[in-house]
Amino acid sequence: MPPVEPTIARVILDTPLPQLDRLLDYRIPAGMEGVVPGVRVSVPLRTANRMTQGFVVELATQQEHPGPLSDLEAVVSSAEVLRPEVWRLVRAVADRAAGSAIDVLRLAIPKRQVRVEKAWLAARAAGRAEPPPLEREAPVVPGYATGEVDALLAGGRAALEVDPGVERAGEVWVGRWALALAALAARTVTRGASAILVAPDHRDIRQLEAALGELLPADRIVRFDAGQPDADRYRGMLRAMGEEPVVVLGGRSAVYAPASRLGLLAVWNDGDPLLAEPLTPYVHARDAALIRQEQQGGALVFAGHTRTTEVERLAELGWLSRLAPERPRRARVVSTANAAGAPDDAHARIPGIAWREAAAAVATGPVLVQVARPGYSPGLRCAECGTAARCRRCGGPLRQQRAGGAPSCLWCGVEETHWRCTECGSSRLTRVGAGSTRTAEELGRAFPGARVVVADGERRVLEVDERPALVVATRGAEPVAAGGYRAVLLLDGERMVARETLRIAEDCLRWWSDAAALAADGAPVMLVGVGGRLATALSTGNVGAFARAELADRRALGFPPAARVATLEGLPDAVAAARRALPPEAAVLAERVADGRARAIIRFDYAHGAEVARAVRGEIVRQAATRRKPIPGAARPGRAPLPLRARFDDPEPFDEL
DNA sequence: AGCACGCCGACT
DNA sequence: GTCGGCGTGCTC
Repeated sequence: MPPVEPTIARVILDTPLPQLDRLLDYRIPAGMEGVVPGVRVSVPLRTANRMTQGFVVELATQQEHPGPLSDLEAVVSSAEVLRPEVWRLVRAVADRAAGSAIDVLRLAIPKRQVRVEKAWLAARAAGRAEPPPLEREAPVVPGYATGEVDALLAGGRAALEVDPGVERAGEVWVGRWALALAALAARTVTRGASAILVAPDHRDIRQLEAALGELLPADRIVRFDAGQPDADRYRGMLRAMGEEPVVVLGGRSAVYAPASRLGLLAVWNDGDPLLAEPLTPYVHARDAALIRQEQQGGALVFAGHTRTTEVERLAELGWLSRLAPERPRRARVVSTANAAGAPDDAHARIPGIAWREAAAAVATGPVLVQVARPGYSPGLRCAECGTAARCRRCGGPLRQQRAGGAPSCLWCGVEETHWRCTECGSSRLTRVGAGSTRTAEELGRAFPGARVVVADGERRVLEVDERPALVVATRGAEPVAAGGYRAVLLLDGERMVARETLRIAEDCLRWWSDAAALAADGAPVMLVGVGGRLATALSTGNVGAFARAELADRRALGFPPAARVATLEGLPDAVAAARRALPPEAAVLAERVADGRARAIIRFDYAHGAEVARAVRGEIVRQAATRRKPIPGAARPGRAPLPLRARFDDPEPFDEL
């Protein structure tokens, strides 16, 4: 019997409509060539003159749709850009968060770049698309027992602890963590499988790239990252699709990179908020990685100087094992007495012992001073009555960007030259706290002749050399110092801890530990003004104990990640309808209505996640299909929001209540 | 989103 | 009797 030619193509359409988030059957017209899974096609929708693009997901010999089918219009390009493993991942990620697969697919497949694609197709036709065979020894992963490493790479899952400290990788200095992850990835590739390394920001990616450059030829390293120009990003995706194994390196969207033989999927620093996807359906890179590893196999690694409560939860469940260096290094944390009272000049803010350590260290090399906020004075108050100064236009807090400068609004940026207190009418302002600029100025006065470097969101500094300097940096913006910092001073701990968010303790420990990891081996790390379990966690370096205690607290309160949460937002009766559709295991924690939109926070157990997502999704589709008239009389801004939107695992659902 | 289908009021 | 109002529902 001759094989039956598939005559049906099942297509996912590129449209924002939740109702169309499923495969539609199309006939493959006789004579149309190149209809294979993964290619971009254009198809008619409803009326023959309306065209939509989509991707062929699968071929079939029999239609599923009971009615008559339309013909495919055209194959847009012969590049099979939607790989089966990516489709499976995208579908599951969307389902988990009650979202559309196409929204996730946009992260996986960047905007088409015709020239890049043509060049790649030509190279492939000429047999030049693949790198030459790799002839390298599998590198060892420095610091770890090779037996444990190989057990992991054989398909294990691990919460990976890493040593603090920096080392040289070619021309650049990188964290030891980057060497460890790069070696894991290179070991995977030399054994014939691809690796994906996901890191929160370009500074981390740069370190990984430098570390990988020492272990693999450039044609085995592929950047795939939303921060790249569109053409480079598209080229990266095409390169990752090859047969030869490569390391794919990028930010949160790199978890969606094509890789048919995936040997390692590693996520660095999963507590960093940059790994939380800001686009619908808002799925965190950590969750996407968990889904992908479960579907595709290979090793899964979550690595960090600290451990998130999410990873701790998975470790306690036994889903992740714990892997640490054989002889772990620890930062040398010097305990300091609490900071003195009025934080008005550098001397008063820094306890004596920390001052002496820093003074001694700055004679020999760079010293890191971590502060909480950029600018000069991060807070301004009325000098008479103490009321916080706020912007007259938008109510945002005022702060002073530079010494002697006019106050400006943190939110809208408007300068406020004629401020008057709303409470007492005074026009005198007083400064509260010190930002990076003011701290740098004060330290410059205290250490005359010392070189002062400021690194914050505006003044980006990636690295500093070995010469003596005071490097004042806001958290997360710390440059890597050649040879490591001779001392690290964590100055604004008290201010950081004072913020009231669910994850503040975890976040603080991560900010401090990441900075402490930039110290030279044996150099003192001083945490000013903070004691208690956070200080203990930093000085013992026991990341597991802290995460365990933190998770226990969340369990007691029923907060994430002990349970899952989702926020439902939309027209009040749409939200109410969604609430009614929920399974009984989902509890409504809070609900609020403000100017015509309602918002509800629901909580449910992990075991019921799929069921809750299915119920919410059903309601979203129903509402999108039926409900479309805007509220009568209400202003109609250009784009009306969907009547019902859901956000699962919102990182900070309780902040805005 | 668009666009057709469909079931009630004033028109040549 | 019909033209067309836009509420309702579908798109392979």
